[in-house]
Amino acid sequence: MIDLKLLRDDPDRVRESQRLRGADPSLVDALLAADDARRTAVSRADALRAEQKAVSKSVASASPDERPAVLARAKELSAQVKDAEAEQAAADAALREAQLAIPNIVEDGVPPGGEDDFVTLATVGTVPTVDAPRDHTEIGEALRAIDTARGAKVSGARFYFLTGVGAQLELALVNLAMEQASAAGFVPVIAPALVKPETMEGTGFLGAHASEVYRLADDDLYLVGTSEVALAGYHSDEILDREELPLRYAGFSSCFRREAGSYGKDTKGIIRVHWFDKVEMFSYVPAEDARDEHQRLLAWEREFLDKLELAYRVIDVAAGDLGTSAARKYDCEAWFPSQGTYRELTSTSNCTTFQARRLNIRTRGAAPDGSGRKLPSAGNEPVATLNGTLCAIARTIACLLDHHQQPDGSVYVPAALRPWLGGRELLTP
RNA sequence: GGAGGCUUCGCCUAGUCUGGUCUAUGGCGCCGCACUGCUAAUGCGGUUUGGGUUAACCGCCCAUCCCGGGUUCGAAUCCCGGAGCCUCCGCCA
Repeated sequence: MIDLKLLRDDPDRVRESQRLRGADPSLVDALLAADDARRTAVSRADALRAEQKAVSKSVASASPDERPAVLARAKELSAQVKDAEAEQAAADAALREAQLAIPNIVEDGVPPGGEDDFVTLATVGTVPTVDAPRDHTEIGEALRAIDTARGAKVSGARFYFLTGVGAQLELALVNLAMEQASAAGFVPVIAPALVKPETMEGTGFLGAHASEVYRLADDDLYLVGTSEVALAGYHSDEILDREELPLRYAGFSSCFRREAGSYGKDTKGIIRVHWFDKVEMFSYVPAEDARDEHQRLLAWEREFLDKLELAYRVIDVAAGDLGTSAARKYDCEAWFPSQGTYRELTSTSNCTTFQARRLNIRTRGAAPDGSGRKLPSAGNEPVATLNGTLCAIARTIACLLDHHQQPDGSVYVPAALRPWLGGRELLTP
């Protein structure tokens, strides 16, 4: 949810952000109205409660003569308080709904427009030239690394088995990613893939993208589409000491996506699947440090792609193509020779304080005089959260096979992966 | 899955039977000040969280005793529902 103080100070900024996203600017006015209504309801209820409290207290000390009158007044107030509290609850709910309807405020500098209006920030490496390239499905079958036919037999479309060297590749990538993350100071985490509704909602995945998410109705749990969900929920309802920030986690988990509305896209192979494993970076930082952290996450993503010796480009995703929680998003897209194009491999989003507000993750403000007194000016403030893919395994394997295919049908193994693949420089059928 | 116990403002804890003086006790930790010629001791003060009032502060007001309902003029306390934790039994990688 967005900052209500900022909304009051500068509603035009929020309206402009809505326009950039192609969202409805009038939702901003609805939110302002809901906030006003809630304030009114709260102050009315507060005043009534104060009066009722005083009268109730006087019941016990009232003389027998006065008592009936006092009691009558107390009962009257009690009924009024009940009404006022019902109104307040309704106003609270309305405000929350209005808040959830508005996505994060777009960062300054984000390109306007939609999916095709990204700006390319960098192009790295040399695009390999391959005559008559085969796609990763073909190569994966030849290597007996990927079995989509049996994936479909057992689980349905968009499922796969990784076998033999395919399975080894997954473990190699996980190891390489975790090794890099640890070296950079991330805490390695194995995160749950099932989460409660409030965790899912807090990360912003139950809004516009609710249809993308698997839900277990019998248990009221959701399957995560990314371990970002669990890593964001990890510190929910906590107050973090400022000295312990930044907190950085590298989460490994399975990810599940319904891929509703992507019929016909990437139907072959393991580029777009219902289930894959992923190593995700997640940072909690002070709000003012979010932009810098975003650049750091991007740098770590690039470092990983460099280790895989892939040609890729970095794009600045346009406002209309941002997720609900993101203020800005950079994607790294690697070259797929068989498709003759760049395809997204990793993605990093700056969610500023948007997720933290929903999940109630704050940092303690220190009193300027160090007295430990509570000072509003030094009050607790939401942190910023950021996430970035380090390695989405299935898609990365697809890219490696495609990108590093050789004329003789073998696949080149980047040096960084060899320690986990028995030192092999080439994968051969 | 069955039975029982527990959940209080960082941690521990008093209070719950017998509803109002709970505006929640004490200890630990932490912060500040004072003092002592040494980061120890002692003393004093402060220390849940959210919201409101204020230019800001001080102060004051409302809510908050796991969560949600209910009874009552009044609930940490009584009733109902739920969650989490613990113990025992059963089952199980």
